[in-house]
Amino acid sequence: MTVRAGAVYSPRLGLHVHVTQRGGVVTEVRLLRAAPGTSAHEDTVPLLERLAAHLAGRPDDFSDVPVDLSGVGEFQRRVLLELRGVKPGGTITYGELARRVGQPGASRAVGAAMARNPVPLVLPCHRVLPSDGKPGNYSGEGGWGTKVKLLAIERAPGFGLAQSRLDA
DNA sequence: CGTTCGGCGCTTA
DNA sequence: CTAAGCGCCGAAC
Repeated sequence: MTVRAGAVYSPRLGLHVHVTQRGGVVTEVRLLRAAPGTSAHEDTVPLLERLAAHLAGRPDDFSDVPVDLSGVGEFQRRVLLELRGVKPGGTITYGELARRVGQPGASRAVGAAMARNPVPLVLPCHRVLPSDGKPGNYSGEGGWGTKVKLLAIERAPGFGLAQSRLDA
Protein backbone atom coordinates (compact mmCIF):
# COMPACT_ATOMS: atom_id res chain seq x y z
CA MET A 1 0.00 0.00 0.00
CA THR A 2 1.42 3.30 -1.03
CA VAL A 3 1.69 6.12 1.41
CA ARG A 4 0.27 9.52 0.55
CA ALA A 5 0.89 12.70 2.48
CA GLY A 6 -0.16 16.32 2.48
CA ALA A 7 -0.55 19.33 4.69
CA VAL A 8 -2.53 22.51 5.09
CA TYR A 9 -1.80 25.65 7.09
CA SER A 10 -4.25 26.98 9.65
CA PRO A 11 -3.80 30.70 10.30
CA ARG A 12 -6.05 30.44 13.31
CA LEU A 13 -3.81 27.85 14.94
CA GLY A 14 -0.58 29.12 13.48
CA LEU A 15 0.26 25.52 12.67
CA HIS A 16 0.46 23.18 9.72
CA VAL A 17 -1.75 20.11 9.79
CA HIS A 18 0.12 17.17 8.27
CA VAL A 19 -1.86 14.16 7.12
CA THR A 20 -0.69 10.69 6.11
CA GLN A 21 -2.90 8.11 4.40
CA ARG A 22 -2.37 4.49 3.44
CA GLY A 23 -4.82 3.03 0.98
CA GLY A 24 -7.49 5.61 1.67
CA VAL A 25 -7.23 5.21 5.42
CA VAL A 26 -5.83 7.97 7.60
CA THR A 27 -2.85 6.68 9.55
CA GLU A 28 -1.47 9.89 11.00
CA VAL A 29 -2.40 13.50 11.68
CA ARG A 30 0.15 15.86 13.20
CA LEU A 31 0.09 19.52 14.18
CA LEU A 32 3.47 21.01 13.36
CA ARG A 33 5.20 24.35 13.19
CA ALA A 34 7.13 23.36 10.10
CA ALA A 35 5.73 23.47 6.59
CA PRO A 36 5.86 20.23 4.59
CA GLY A 37 8.78 19.74 2.21
CA THR A 38 6.63 18.57 -0.67
CA SER A 39 3.22 19.59 -1.96
CA ALA A 40 0.12 17.67 -0.97
CA HIS A 41 -0.69 14.45 -2.80
CA GLU A 42 -4.05 14.82 -4.52
CA ASP A 43 -5.59 11.94 -2.58
CA THR A 44 -5.17 13.87 0.63
CA VAL A 45 -6.75 17.08 -0.65
CA PRO A 46 -10.39 16.28 0.19
CA LEU A 47 -9.54 15.67 3.84
CA LEU A 48 -7.20 18.66 3.95
CA GLU A 49 -10.00 20.88 2.69
CA ARG A 50 -12.34 19.58 5.35
CA LEU A 51 -9.74 20.14 8.05
CA ALA A 52 -9.13 23.67 6.79
CA ALA A 53 -12.85 24.42 6.75
CA HIS A 54 -13.29 23.12 10.27
CA LEU A 55 -10.36 25.14 11.54
CA ALA A 56 -11.77 28.20 9.81
CA GLY A 57 -14.93 27.92 11.88
CA ARG A 58 -17.19 25.64 9.82
CA PRO A 59 -17.66 22.54 12.00
CA ASP A 60 -17.03 19.04 10.68
CA ASP A 61 -17.17 15.97 12.89
CA PHE A 62 -15.09 13.74 10.56
CA SER A 63 -17.14 10.77 11.76
CA ASP A 64 -17.06 9.16 8.33
CA VAL A 65 -13.29 9.35 7.92
CA PRO A 66 -11.68 5.89 8.16
CA VAL A 67 -8.74 5.76 10.56
CA ASP A 68 -6.03 3.21 11.28
CA LEU A 69 -5.69 2.44 14.98
CA SER A 70 -3.70 -0.76 14.55
CA GLY A 71 -0.80 0.81 16.38
CA VAL A 72 -2.60 1.15 19.71
CA GLY A 73 -3.89 -1.40 22.17
CA GLU A 74 -7.45 -2.63 22.61
CA PHE A 75 -8.39 -0.39 25.53
CA GLN A 76 -6.94 2.71 23.93
CA ARG A 77 -8.70 1.94 20.67
CA ARG A 78 -12.05 1.70 22.44
CA VAL A 79 -11.44 4.99 24.19
CA LEU A 80 -10.32 6.77 21.02
CA LEU A 81 -13.31 5.55 19.02
CA GLU A 82 -15.65 6.66 21.78
CA LEU A 83 -14.50 10.19 20.98
CA ARG A 84 -16.57 10.08 17.83
CA GLY A 85 -19.59 10.59 20.04
CA VAL A 86 -18.30 13.99 21.18
CA LYS A 87 -19.32 16.49 18.54
CA PRO A 88 -17.77 19.89 17.68
CA GLY A 89 -18.66 22.40 20.37
CA GLY A 90 -19.01 19.62 22.92
CA THR A 91 -16.64 18.48 25.63
CA ILE A 92 -16.30 15.54 28.01
CA THR A 93 -14.17 14.82 31.07
CA TYR A 94 -11.53 12.12 31.31
CA GLY A 95 -13.55 10.48 34.05
CA GLU A 96 -16.79 10.44 32.09
CA LEU A 97 -15.02 9.02 29.05
CA ALA A 98 -13.62 6.26 31.25
CA ARG A 99 -17.12 5.43 32.44
CA ARG A 100 -18.38 5.43 28.89
CA VAL A 101 -16.03 2.61 27.93
CA GLY A 102 -17.00 0.63 31.00
CA GLN A 103 -13.92 1.38 33.10
CA PRO A 104 -14.96 3.90 35.73
CA GLY A 105 -11.88 5.04 37.56
CA ALA A 106 -9.61 4.63 34.57
CA SER A 107 -9.44 8.36 33.96
CA ARG A 108 -5.69 8.33 34.09
CA ALA A 109 -5.49 5.55 31.56
CA VAL A 110 -7.83 7.59 29.37
CA GLY A 111 -5.36 10.46 29.51
CA ALA A 112 -2.59 8.13 28.44
CA ALA A 113 -4.76 6.97 25.54
CA MET A 114 -5.35 10.56 24.42
CA ALA A 115 -1.62 11.16 24.45
CA ARG A 116 -1.22 8.32 21.95
CA ASN A 117 -3.94 9.41 19.56
CA PRO A 118 -2.33 8.99 16.12
CA VAL A 119 -5.03 11.09 14.42
CA PRO A 120 -5.85 14.24 16.42
CA LEU A 121 -8.64 16.46 15.02
CA VAL A 122 -10.12 13.48 13.16
CA LEU A 123 -10.49 11.84 16.56
CA PRO A 124 -11.07 14.90 18.75
CA CYS A 125 -8.91 14.27 21.80
CA HIS A 126 -8.80 18.03 22.42
CA ARG A 127 -12.42 17.89 23.62
CA VAL A 128 -11.46 15.89 26.69
CA LEU A 129 -11.03 18.04 29.78
CA PRO A 130 -10.17 17.56 33.46
CA SER A 131 -13.07 17.70 35.88
CA ASP A 132 -11.92 21.00 37.42
CA GLY A 133 -12.76 23.06 34.34
CA LYS A 134 -9.17 23.89 33.45
CA PRO A 135 -7.87 23.03 29.98
CA GLY A 136 -5.58 20.26 31.16
CA ASN A 137 -2.77 18.99 28.99
CA TYR A 138 -2.24 18.39 25.31
CA SER A 139 0.68 16.64 23.69
CA GLY A 140 0.39 18.23 20.26
CA GLU A 141 2.48 21.22 19.20
CA GLY A 142 1.66 24.22 21.36
CA GLY A 143 0.40 22.14 24.28
CA TRP A 144 -2.71 23.29 26.14
CA GLY A 145 -2.60 26.62 24.26
CA THR A 146 -3.40 24.76 21.06
CA LYS A 147 -6.13 22.83 22.86
CA VAL A 148 -7.76 26.08 23.98
CA LYS A 149 -7.58 27.53 20.47
CA LEU A 150 -9.25 24.45 19.03
CA LEU A 151 -12.05 24.64 21.57
CA ALA A 152 -12.48 28.35 20.87
CA ILE A 153 -12.73 27.65 17.15
CA GLU A 154 -15.45 25.13 17.89
CA ARG A 155 -17.15 27.50 20.32
CA ALA A 156 -17.12 25.08 23.19
CA PRO A 157 -18.81 26.50 26.31
CA GLY A 158 -16.31 28.52 28.32
CA PHE A 159 -13.75 28.83 25.55
CA GLY A 160 -15.26 31.56 23.43
CA LEU A 161 -12.26 33.68 22.47
CA ALA A 162 -11.79 34.96 26.02
CA GLN A 163 -8.37 33.37 26.21
CA SER A 164 -6.75 36.52 27.59
CA ARG A 165 -8.20 35.94 31.05
CA LEU A 166 -6.83 32.48 31.71
CA ASP A 167 -3.23 33.08 30.68
CA ALA A 168 -0.23 31.70 32.51
C1' DC B 1 -9.70 30.22 46.79
C1' DG B 2 -5.05 26.92 46.91
C1' DT B 3 -2.22 22.58 47.83
C1' DT B 4 -1.45 17.80 49.19
C1' DC B 5 -2.32 13.00 49.05
C1' DG B 6 -3.92 8.44 48.25
C1' DG B 7 -5.85 5.89 44.81
C1' DC B 8 -6.89 4.57 40.31
C1' DG B 9 -6.24 1.43 35.21
C1' DC B 10 -3.04 0.80 31.87
C1' DT B 11 1.50 0.92 29.48
C1' DT B 12 6.35 0.80 29.18
C1' DA B 13 10.94 -0.15 31.03
C1' DC C 1 7.65 -10.91 37.21
C1' DT C 2 8.00 -5.69 39.66
C1' DA C 3 8.21 -0.62 39.21
C1' DA C 4 7.27 3.82 37.68
C1' DG C 5 4.89 7.09 35.45
C1' DC C 6 1.01 9.15 33.08
C1' DG C 7 -3.08 14.75 29.03
C1' DC C 8 -6.73 12.32 36.23
C1' DC C 9 -10.11 12.44 40.42
C1' DG C 10 -12.05 13.51 44.87
C1' DA C 11 -11.72 14.45 49.45
C1' DA C 12 -9.41 16.95 53.03
C1' DC C 13 -7.10 20.60 54.98
